[in-house]
Amino acid sequence: MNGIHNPAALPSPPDCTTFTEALEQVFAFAVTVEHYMQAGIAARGLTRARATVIWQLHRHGPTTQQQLARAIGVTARNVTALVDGLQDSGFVRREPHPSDRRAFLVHLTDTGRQVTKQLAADYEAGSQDLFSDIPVEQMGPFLSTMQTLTARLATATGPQTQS
Amino acid sequence: MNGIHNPAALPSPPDCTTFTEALEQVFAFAVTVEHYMQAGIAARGLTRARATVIWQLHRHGPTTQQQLARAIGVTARNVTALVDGLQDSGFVRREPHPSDRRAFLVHLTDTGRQVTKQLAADYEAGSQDLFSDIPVEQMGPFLSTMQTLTARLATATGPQTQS
DNA sequence: TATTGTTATACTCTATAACTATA
DNA sequence: TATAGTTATAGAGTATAACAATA
Repeated sequence: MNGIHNPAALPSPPDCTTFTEALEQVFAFAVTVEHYMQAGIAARGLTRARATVIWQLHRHGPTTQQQLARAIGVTARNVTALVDGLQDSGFVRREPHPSDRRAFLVHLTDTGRQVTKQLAADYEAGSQDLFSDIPVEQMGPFLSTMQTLTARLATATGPQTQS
Repeated sequence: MNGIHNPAALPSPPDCTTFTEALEQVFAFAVTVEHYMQAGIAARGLTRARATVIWQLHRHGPTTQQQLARAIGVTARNVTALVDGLQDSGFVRREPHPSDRRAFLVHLTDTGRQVTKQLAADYEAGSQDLFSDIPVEQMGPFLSTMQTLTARLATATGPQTQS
């Protein structure tokens, strides 16, 4: 088993009234979503940190390790380790930077690209199962509120590294 | 810095239409919420895993390590380590089980109880800031939809350990 | 024989600090 | 002098497996 973050270990959702109860429900939701993300990632032979790297490469193309570190929000040292791991698994390769001989460009391999596509397909299928029978009149306001809360929480937590 | 789980490293939220985009927004929300949880926990000198242990003890009272392991969803070996850490920090203590000489009961110390209360107070204050100016007509449906999604995701991910 | 908790070992993710090669 | 990436070291969380003491 991987991950202590057990929704059942969080307060259970009564018939919500107070702000605190609402926040507890939000926490339980977040933990459950994380489990879901994690399960998909693990099913494709990735860890969360490595999946973040691969996803970043998928979105932005070949990237130096420094750029990866800044985008992902970890130290350069950790990027070395993550790229090492992904290289051993055959998902990425380092190539010399064309103009800066100190740096590498990290590329997705064909295998890496495949895994990215599979993950995306997994989640697309999952999103169908999740949302397809929820009425649009319900989804719109839900997503809108969620975005508001996302923005507020991000502000409250403090600025995150930008991609 | 602690945590690669950077919302900015996830796809940005356009004006939602597709299910996939909705799921991406849900992911971004979950990651942001996790950051928020984590920040509060770290501010009180705890890690996430240890906070889960403390919260469990707070809710259910003195507990054997086996019970903790099952409730939290980690192996007994890890509970040993977590309780060791919490004991070193003075948040919990082991006491002999009254009727089973193999087992310990893990208790919150006064310090542990204090930290639990502080965390709860932190999040209660946070929930005010988050929700207080969101109209009830909006909150009700939001929480309701969120609960539906939580249940579905939990089912899709597979059963979790029960507390 | 089964359960509780431990020691032993290993892997991943995280961090700082010091170092090399290059800019 | 500053930057890109590495090695060195350390701590936390996770896992399996083997073992002691007790049920």
